Amino acid sequence: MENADKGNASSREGLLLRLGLNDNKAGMQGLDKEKINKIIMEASKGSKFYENELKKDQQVNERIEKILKLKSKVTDQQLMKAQIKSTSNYHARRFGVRAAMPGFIAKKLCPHLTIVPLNFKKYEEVSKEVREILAEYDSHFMPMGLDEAYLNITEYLEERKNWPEDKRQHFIKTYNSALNEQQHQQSTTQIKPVVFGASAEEVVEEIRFRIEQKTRLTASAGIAPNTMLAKMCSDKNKPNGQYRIPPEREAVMNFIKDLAIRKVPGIGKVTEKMLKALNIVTCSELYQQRALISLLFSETSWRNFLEISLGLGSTHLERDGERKSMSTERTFNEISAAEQYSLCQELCSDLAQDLKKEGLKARTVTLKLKNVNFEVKTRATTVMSAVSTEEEIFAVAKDLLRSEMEAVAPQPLRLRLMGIRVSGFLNEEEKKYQQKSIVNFLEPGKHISTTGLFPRKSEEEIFPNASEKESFFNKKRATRQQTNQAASLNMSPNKQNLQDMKSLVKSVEPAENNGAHQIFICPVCFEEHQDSTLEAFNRHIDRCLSGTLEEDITDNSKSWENTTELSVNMEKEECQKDKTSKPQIEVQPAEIVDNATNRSTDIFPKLQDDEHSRESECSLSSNFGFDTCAKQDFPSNVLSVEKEEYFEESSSSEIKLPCFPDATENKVLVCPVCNLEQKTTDLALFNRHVDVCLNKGIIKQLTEESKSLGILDRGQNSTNSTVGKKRSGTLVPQSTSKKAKSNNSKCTIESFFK
DNA sequence: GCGGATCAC
DNA sequence: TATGGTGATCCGC
Repeated sequence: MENADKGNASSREGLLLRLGLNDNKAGMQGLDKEKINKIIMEASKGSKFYENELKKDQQVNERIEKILKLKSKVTDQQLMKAQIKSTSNYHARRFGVRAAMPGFIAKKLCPHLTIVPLNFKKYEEVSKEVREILAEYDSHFMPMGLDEAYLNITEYLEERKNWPEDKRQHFIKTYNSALNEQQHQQSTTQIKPVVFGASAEEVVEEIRFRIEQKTRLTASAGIAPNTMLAKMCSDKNKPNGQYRIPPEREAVMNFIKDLAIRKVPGIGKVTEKMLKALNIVTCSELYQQRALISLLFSETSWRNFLEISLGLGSTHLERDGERKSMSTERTFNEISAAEQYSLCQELCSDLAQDLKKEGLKARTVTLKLKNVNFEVKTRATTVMSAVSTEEEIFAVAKDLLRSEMEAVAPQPLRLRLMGIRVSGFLNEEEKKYQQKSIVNFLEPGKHISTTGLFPRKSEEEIFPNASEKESFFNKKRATRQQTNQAASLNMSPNKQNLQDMKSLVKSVEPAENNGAHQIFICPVCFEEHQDSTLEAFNRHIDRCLSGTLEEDITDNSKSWENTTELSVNMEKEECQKDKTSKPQIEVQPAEIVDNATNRSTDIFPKLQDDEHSRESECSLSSNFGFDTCAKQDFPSNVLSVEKEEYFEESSSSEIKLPCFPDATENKVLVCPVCNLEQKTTDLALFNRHVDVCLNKGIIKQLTEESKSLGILDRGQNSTNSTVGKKRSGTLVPQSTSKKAKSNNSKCTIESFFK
């Protein structure tokens, strides 16, 4: 009974923390918190949001339990060793040197670096003026979000020391409420001079003064020896004030001492709660418990905690780091599957525009879904050929979405949010020399070496090994060159038809779970078959495969006899990663390993050792090499084949090719197998065609078998391993998610052709 | 690389 | 009344 009450009380407390009501919030002191909490609890009880918050809170509680369990197992000896390590290492490196090198502290820890975060509202409205002012003090100032900026005015201060008074003089424009904005701007009569000194404090006063004069918005600021402290300082005298921590150890520690850890940037409600469970609320408590912390948290975490407790932070403003990701997401009321697809496309379109603005190409596409219960899920695919256009992104995203739909089928996906994120951007070098796009390669009449940047080269020059190790694609490329002219004369498709086809395919896809009106598209000739029976459609494919395509296209309305049901179960290839052959990311720095053991000798870590372990940390974070396994999430089997061969060739000949943006736009694709121009620009459809071309023989064989054996059982896997190997995985459009793949190992030809 | 989670703004 | 969007990072796998 009592326990249950306690449980309720603590879960309630946790939730209130989640909902953002805690003692830290400014302005809450005078209010009856208990009353407000009660109202909020009552109001949100039972809502999906509330339920989800409870769930999340429960997860945090479980994490805490784990940590406490760990804590209970920590021995005194371990703690002692950790204490020595976490103290001596840091003090040796950060402070112990002080005696030997008096200048160290001032130089390394507390230089005359002044960082000023400014907090104002409606920053975007006045960003230009503001920005202009800030640039005068630090041309490299760093904007953080829309309403904050960090400045390093150290250099400026030096310069300003020698300034004459008139250079430090500004004028107060007294605001006359009788005048409107324009009159006020023009008014020059009501001005008083003010002179600001040369100290950091006075300079910051001046900045705030000028900002207020120009925008009539107040700003708060902090002056401190590093970014973390400066940020916390600026919170001290909000909304219109400033606070300074002098660049001295004592001053810093004094400020830090009783500071609640929640005030520290980077410590959020979850971290706060976890540390609170360890009886750590203030920064000095954090320092006191540093030994325990080092045993319970990860290397990066405890080092971070330790630096916080010592008031250490970044002392330089990093130049605008390169963007790592770009995303867009939308919240909405529940929508249908078809609407989800079109929303997905819309998001891709928005994203493509943003990517274009920054000239970026990304290799990873992530779909984010939040269901009506507020549960968030992300699904990602990384492709070899970077994406940037709406079509390219959508091609990946829609497969991810489809996988998720199929995972819950026949239930619909009940969503309240969808988002698309792209990441893994190509750097300039990669963009410049990006692998030539498959689309360009497949265009009729285009030579692989076509480029404006390099002189034209012959096939031999570019692929010196081609003759001795002639690849399939090289051969095909060569024959295509020869037959191209003739073929294009007869086979050139009508552009309008192309567009029609494309839009038709799009409109069909969202409705695929709805069996009412099915449109089959032949993967060989791309002819659409509306409302035709599966049997009739199968017959059509049979004919296409046996080469009687042209007649069929001219008369696809005639009824066929001798129906043959073709039901191929395609097993996706399980692209098993050999985990043992991968570099061990779990490798711990030597320092930690030392710490975890109970070695009783040599408990004093050497500074040198520590530095070494730091180095090894850095090397651990480097990326792994190219995964040579043709992944099933590669959007097309054709692409993967091209990729492998192309890499081989390009690396052996050291020829690098530029990228061709927007390659999918208005291009005619030529199948490298049958050498015929295809009626589609949709890569997915085109790839299917190539698949079918490549597997004609096998499919034929299967068809024959099914004829002789009777109809293949839909639910059974084909035992013909040839079909499932290597390329079949990508035949199935939803083969994107690693997790989904094993569950979705079967696919009928019916769904495949839809 | 992927997916979940946390955090800041 | 109903509970946002964007970007970064970390951890465990």
